[in-house]
Amino acid sequence: MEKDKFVWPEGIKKTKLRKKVIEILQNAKFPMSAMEILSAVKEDESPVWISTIYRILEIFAEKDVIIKTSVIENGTAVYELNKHEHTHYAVCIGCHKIIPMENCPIHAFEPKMLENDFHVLGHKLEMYGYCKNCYPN
Amino acid sequence: MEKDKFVWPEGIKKTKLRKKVIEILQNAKFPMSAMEILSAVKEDESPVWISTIYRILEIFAEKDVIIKTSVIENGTAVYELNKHEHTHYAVCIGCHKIIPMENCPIHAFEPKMLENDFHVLGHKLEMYGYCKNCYPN
DNA sequence: ATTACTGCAAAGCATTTGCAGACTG
DNA sequence: CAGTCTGCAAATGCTTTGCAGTAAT
Repeated sequence: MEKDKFVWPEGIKKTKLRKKVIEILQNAKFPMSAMEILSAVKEDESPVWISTIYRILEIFAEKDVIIKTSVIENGTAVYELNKHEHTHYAVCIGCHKIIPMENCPIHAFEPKMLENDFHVLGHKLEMYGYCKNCYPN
Repeated sequence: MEKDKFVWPEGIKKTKLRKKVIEILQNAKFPMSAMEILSAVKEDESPVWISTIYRILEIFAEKDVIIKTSVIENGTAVYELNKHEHTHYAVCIGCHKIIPMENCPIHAFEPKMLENDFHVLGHKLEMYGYCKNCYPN
C-alpha cells in the first residue's frame, strides 16, 4: 500500500505557509481544527493568523484536496486531506479526539421520513463515546 | 395512538413565556432553532430576547423534556420536544429544513476504527439533500 | 417575601471579510 | 510586475453570561 502523492492544485500559489499546512495534514493522524493547525504551524514561524489558516483551508477545500467536516459535538470544523474515501467519525466526549471509522452501514439504507420526496445527496454519521484514554475507570 | 401529555418538570416555574415555548414546540412539525422559536413567540407578546429563549431551552433540555440537536450542516442548534424516540434527521440544503427520519440503520452496527477500544455511547446520523420544494427543477 | 425568571447589554467563540503591504510565478 | 497571498483589524452569527428589576410560588 503506497502513500498517495499529494497533487498541488492548479492555479494556486505555493507559499511556505500553504506547504506547511499540507505537510501538517499529511502527518496528522486525525482531522484537525483550524486552531490546532495554527498551533502546529506556529512552532517555528513568524506571526501567522487564524484568518489566513481559514483562507488556506477554504481554498484547498474548494479545490477538493482537503475535506472540511463540521462535527456536531462542539460546532468546530475539522480538516483533513481528501483521500477520496467515504468516511465517518467517532468523537471522544472526553478529549474531543475525532477518529475516522472504516466502515459505513448506510449503503442501501432507505430512510423513511415524514416528508416524502426528499432527494438524498449524502449522509453524515457520527458515533460518540469515550476513547480508550478517556474511558472512565 | 394518543398524544403524549407534556409533564411540566418539577422545580421550574410556569411562566407565560415558557408555556408559550412549549406550546410552540408541541405544534412544531420540525425541530426549530432558537431564532425560529423567538419569531414564533414574538407574534403578539411584548419584547422577548433571544438570550431568554436560549435559557428556557437550556433549562428544559436539562430537565430532559426537550432535545437539543446541533446539526452539522450550518452549526445552528435546533430543539424539539423529547418524545423519547431514537431519531435521525434529513437536512435540506436549500431551505435548511430539518426532517426527522423514522428508521435507523445503526442497530447492531459494529464500527471499525483506527483506535481500538473506543467505547460507543451513541450516534448521530444525518442525511442531506433537497426537500421536495427545493429540489432543482 | 424569597427565589426564580426575564429584559437588556455585553462578552465569547468560531469563522469571515476588507484592506494595504508583501511575496510568488 | 501583475496578480495572488498574508498580516492584521474588525465584523459577523450563534450562543452564553452578568446584572438589576419583575414575576411566580
